[in-house]
Amino acid sequence: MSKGRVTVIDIAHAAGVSKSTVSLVLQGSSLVNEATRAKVNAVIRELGYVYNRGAANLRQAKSKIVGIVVNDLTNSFFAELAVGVDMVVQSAGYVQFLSNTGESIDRQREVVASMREHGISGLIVSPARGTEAADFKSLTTAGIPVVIVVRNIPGAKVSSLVSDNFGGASAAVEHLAGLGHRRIAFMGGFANTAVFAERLGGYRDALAKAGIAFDDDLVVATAPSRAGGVEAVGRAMLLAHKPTAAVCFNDAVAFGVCDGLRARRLEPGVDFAVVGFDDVIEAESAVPALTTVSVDPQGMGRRAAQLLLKQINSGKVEAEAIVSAVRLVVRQSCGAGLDITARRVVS
Amino acid sequence: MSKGRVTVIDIAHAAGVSKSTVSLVLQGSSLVNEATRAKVNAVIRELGYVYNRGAANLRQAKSKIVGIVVNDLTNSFFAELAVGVDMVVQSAGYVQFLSNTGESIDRQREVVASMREHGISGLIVSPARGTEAADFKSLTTAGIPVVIVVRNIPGAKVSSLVSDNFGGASAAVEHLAGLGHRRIAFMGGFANTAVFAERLGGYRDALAKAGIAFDDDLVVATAPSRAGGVEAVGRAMLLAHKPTAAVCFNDAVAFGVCDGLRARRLEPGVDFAVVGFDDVIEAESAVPALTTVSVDPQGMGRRAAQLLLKQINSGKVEAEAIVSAVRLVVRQSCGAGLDITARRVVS
DNA sequence: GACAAAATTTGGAACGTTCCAAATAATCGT
DNA sequence: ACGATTATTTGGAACGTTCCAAATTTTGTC
Repeated sequence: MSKGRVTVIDIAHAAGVSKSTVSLVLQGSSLVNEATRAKVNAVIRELGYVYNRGAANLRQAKSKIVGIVVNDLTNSFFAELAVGVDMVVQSAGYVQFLSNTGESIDRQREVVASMREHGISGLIVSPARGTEAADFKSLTTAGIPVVIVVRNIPGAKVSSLVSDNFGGASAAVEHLAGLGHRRIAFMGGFANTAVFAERLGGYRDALAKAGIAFDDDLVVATAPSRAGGVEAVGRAMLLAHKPTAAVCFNDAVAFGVCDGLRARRLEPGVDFAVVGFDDVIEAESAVPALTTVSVDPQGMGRRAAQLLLKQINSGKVEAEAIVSAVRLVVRQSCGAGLDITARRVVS
Repeated sequence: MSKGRVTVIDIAHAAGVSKSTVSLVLQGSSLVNEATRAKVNAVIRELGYVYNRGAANLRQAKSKIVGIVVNDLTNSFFAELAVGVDMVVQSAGYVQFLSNTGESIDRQREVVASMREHGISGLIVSPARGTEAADFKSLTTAGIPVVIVVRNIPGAKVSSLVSDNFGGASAAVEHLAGLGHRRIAFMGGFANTAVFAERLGGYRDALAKAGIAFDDDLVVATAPSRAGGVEAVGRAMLLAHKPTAAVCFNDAVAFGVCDGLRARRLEPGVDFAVVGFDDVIEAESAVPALTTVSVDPQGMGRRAAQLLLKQINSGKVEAEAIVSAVRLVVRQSCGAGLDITARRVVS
């Protein structure tokens, strides 16, 4: 009794009731008398009992654990996504297994398998590059709901939640064109990804609508990172007919572009307009504040978690593809309204 | 057989052996004959068996789960820390429960309790502000090792892994003094935290060693964020006797300081020297590249995980306080070696 | 071919919970 | 006070694994 952990039987014994009654109390059943409930709870506190969820969900196969795997936790976009998921998952009484794949498919396979062994009752995943639809087949056939976020996977029969990449890029271009720009570049991102294709699509569409001819030289694909942004602006400035503005694959690239511009003695927001994509936290406080397409990663995480929990609770795994609206947040890096509000943020 | 999940008994039956043998195969025991092992493994693959860890660690109380709770996953310092932990934990066959407290003590208590119910066999925690030593008492008395990282907690009888805050700040000041600076400010951070006290201590010590008088006006405490940095530089520039350099509480503050300087038409690294603390990923690629005290958060995460695993495996919970060495990485924001290497990074 | 030793396999009995069906206690109307 | 309800409580029997001790098979030796 003093050795080993204290179990439901120990407290049943100490409280003078049966283990069944204790179990009832534990799950807050209304069947149990108020007096005995109080008694049992008192003993529970006194003996320092800790509930053993492992044992519990051995019996009843619903586990209160969800898995979340992201491709790059180092990127604050995904970190915030994870925080959003954590919020709703936590307040629903669940707990999250989180793993980082670092874009490695093998790692992803491993962690998903491991999570499955641990009995997760749902999975949210921002898949590594090259993930195939088949990779989640075994989960879904086992009736475990899966929600894919951020990056869509072509033929997968699972729910997905992606942001409106087409619309966002389109809005960015439209805004720049409205400011009078005609040479608008598209910078950063790996060309063989779905997200890239969608954003580029929006870019081309808006260009066409604004009556601007598409110029292949103006799309310069690089790594979707700060370093990639520096590289992109370097390449673009080698052109005979240089751009005067850029919509960037994401905010990291946009920051890199700003760095690259400064290194060339060009001031972003004044000599060159740049707009990002994502609206990470630093976008607001950077100098100049970044005009960007806000996708609210934390909100996306929350929505993904809600979607997953809904599916877990309803028991039905019918796939649902939802695209999350985005909005253009204009700040200073695009050069709009320079005279009026430019200095407000730095005060 | 076709309904419900496939268990060890199913495959025992299908392979014509006993469940005990299957169990032996599962844990890679050397007691089992090579032929039967192959046979069993074949059946396992064929029937699509998935191991039930919940059931397993009901029997044997070692769980292959570690918990990690951080105070702010949105801060890339902690995100990288988590990634470091994940790496070693994952390759040791463990899986991590990760939760974010957002500096809320209540939340922290909840998640720690929840993790405990799930049977974690160890915990790594970067405690929320205001955490007390008693908060982990119940874990340690249950024989569950706890490693506190980043922020130390005064009287806690658990292992800790913090970086050499004193030494780092000291090295930063020493370097700036060596460059000829006499008015060196200490910017950012909440004054009532242990980390702040340690770094400020190093700052004062190095100042004294360099024969520079300490000036209370030059330490300006703000939020440890980018916005806080902007604020700090604003306040410092109001002084009659302005500083010419600053060591910042962390890199976020340092970036904010750079922003604030630019807003005042001062070029960081040229007109004013700034050095950060942490060496987050962006420090290297920013313009100007940030001179900073490198604490290698990912490496810290790895070390913390190793320490924890060591304690889990050895079974002994004797506390061990280790302080992780740091080193000053000089880049451009401090103005050192401007002529020689300044342009290399932006190429 | 018999015996010992080594190698391999195997039935239970746990582990800590939740269910179910059934038992018991309390309440009520008459 | 007596059935009839209704409110509470309660023993097993699972859940899927691992361990133990013991049983069985194989191998080796003379």
